[in-house]
Amino acid sequence: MIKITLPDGSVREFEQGITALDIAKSISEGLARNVLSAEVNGEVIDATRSINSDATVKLLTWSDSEGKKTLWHSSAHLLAEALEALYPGIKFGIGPPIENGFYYDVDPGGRSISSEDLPAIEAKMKELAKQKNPYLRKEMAKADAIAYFTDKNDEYKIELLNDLEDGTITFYQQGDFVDLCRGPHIPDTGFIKAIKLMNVAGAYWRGDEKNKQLTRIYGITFPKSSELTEYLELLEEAKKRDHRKLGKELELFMFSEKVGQGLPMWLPKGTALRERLTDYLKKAQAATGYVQVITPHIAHKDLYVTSGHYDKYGADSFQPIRTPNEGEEFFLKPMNCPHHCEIYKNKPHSYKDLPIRLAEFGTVYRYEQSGELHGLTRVRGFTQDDAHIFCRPDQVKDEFLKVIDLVFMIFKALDFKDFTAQISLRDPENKAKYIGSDENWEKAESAIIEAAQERNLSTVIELGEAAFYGPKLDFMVKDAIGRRWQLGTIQVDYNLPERFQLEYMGADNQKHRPVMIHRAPFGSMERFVAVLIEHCAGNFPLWLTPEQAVILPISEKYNDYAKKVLEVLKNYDIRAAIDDRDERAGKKIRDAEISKTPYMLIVGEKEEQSDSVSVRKHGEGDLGEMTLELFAKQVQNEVDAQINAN
RNA sequence: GCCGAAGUAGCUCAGCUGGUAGAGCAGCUGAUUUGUAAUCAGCUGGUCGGGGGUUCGAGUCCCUUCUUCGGCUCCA
Repeated sequence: MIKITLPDGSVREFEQGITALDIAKSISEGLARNVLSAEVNGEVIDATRSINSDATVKLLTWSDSEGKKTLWHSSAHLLAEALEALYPGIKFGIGPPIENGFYYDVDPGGRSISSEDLPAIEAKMKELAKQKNPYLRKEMAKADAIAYFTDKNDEYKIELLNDLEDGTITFYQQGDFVDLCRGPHIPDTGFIKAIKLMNVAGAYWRGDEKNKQLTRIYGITFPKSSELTEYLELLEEAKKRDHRKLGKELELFMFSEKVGQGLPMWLPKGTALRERLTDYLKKAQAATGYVQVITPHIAHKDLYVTSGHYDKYGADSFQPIRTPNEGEEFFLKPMNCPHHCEIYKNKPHSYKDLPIRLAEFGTVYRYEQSGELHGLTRVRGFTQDDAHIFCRPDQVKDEFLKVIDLVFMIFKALDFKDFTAQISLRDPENKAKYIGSDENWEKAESAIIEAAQERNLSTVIELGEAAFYGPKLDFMVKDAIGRRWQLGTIQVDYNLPERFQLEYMGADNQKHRPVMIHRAPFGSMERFVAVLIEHCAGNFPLWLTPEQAVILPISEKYNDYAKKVLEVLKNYDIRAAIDDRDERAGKKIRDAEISKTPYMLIVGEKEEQSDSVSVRKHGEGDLGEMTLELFAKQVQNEVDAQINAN
């Protein structure tokens, strides 16, 4: 008999060789039907593998992320089985579980697999799933494994095998399909109840663009068909919120082939929104010791030779602009920091001056690969809400605290309630690849961690993710439908102060090198607005929305009163417009609802007589009649509450 | 940049196997003077992304180029 410790701390005795599935059965049949895999002494294994000694066992189901992974990984095998049945001789790369589902990279030989083929493959998978074929684990010597795939002519699997250490290789078989695999897998294919193949795409073998491009088939599966329905609904919702679609519908921004790809143009409404964000941040920054600067859009090549960016990115940049007579080279600026370093150098600094915080809404241009461009989130010209803080090493923590506070304030005003920070530190195994002294790194890394702790920021620490020039903290927000986005960033930089020979005079009358901190709470205005649009589905917070109210006169007769209402609202700093088209109220209301205007003010005879408006709120409906003054005050209160949401 | 898909009116889309373009909305004009998600009628609007080719004839077939979309690779 062996002792099995369960997560609740209870210990039960079982026969040696028991499986996790048996343990589940001993608890309840229902549980047994839901067990996908098991964590035994910290290792995730098949629920059908025997356990031969005392162990701590956690049964993994759909509610565990490891359980999901098991189902999806097994689903990838099921996909492969279906493909092999439909496309004999097809070769397989890898087929892992991913964040939402799984994929399999395949080489269909001379054939091609397109999205039109997916329904047939899906049907085959469903057919195979119904057979409830068990996933059987087999062990094989490496040489035999290579022989097996040589026989099958699958060079990809052979390559994978060659990279494995000698010894025993594990295989899994379900139905007629055998795959090289570490596992674990679900007990049988019958656990896969709902299947959806999403799309096909090209993917390089082993992620290397020099390698052959394979066909990647994405899919997702669920243990309950209702979950698939929910998932597809979420995708629909995401589609509705797509900032590219809403940006067009709400007339926020546009692209033009003539202007160039990846170069957004902000329409009047989008500009109004963006400027409001900019003003908000400028005010907040002015209050926390930043000074604004403005630098040109191009700079001499020498600036980037000094900064080191020329060597690193010169070839991948927009090509230089040359002066006609001298032939000097100028680059469109890809970042603002080198300019700001020059501003810092404009005069000598005392330790007493520090920190110096130079802020600029700087528009930068980067040559992104054409296939990379995506709406406002990935563009070739964008404006960073940039600032560079030049400070002493002992001031890093305090500066981080201040930036974190600033970011908190912004997130609250924009209704981002769920956010975390990722702190990227250097790889302790490979300190040589980073610039800057050990002492400074340690100081900065602990300063960042302490600052995050002091502000109760939930953080994930990633070792080895730091840039070569310094550690950083990135903010990740979760939007209204649960997607994660990376927005603001705070980065320590030891490189540029060195390269630009930045200095300050210390209390010891010696020259010292300042630390530079790059920070951008929004990241870029473009990306931020894109995320904001998707977060609020185009229903912007009242303080930010381009038009807060629209006045809808019932008929032409009340246009004059509508104008009076507009004047009063203006005096209250409320952004409004009149819809004086020759249309019925129903039509005007419909259009205002579609344009997501927060308040509709219907004015007719009774309103005119009592200096009032009938208020309808977007998405909610009729709020009834109220005096104009009362409405204006309510709007003001709502705006104040949003901006000062603390 | 690479693989795959797509590009028809301002927007959303139809146009079977080639026979010289169509709807709804928007816009304009007129009628209507309207009370909480579409008043009616008429009209305008497209060198079918660009260029080349095949053909008696191309939105439709072929080549090329640009852009967009889904991925891959990349992201100072």
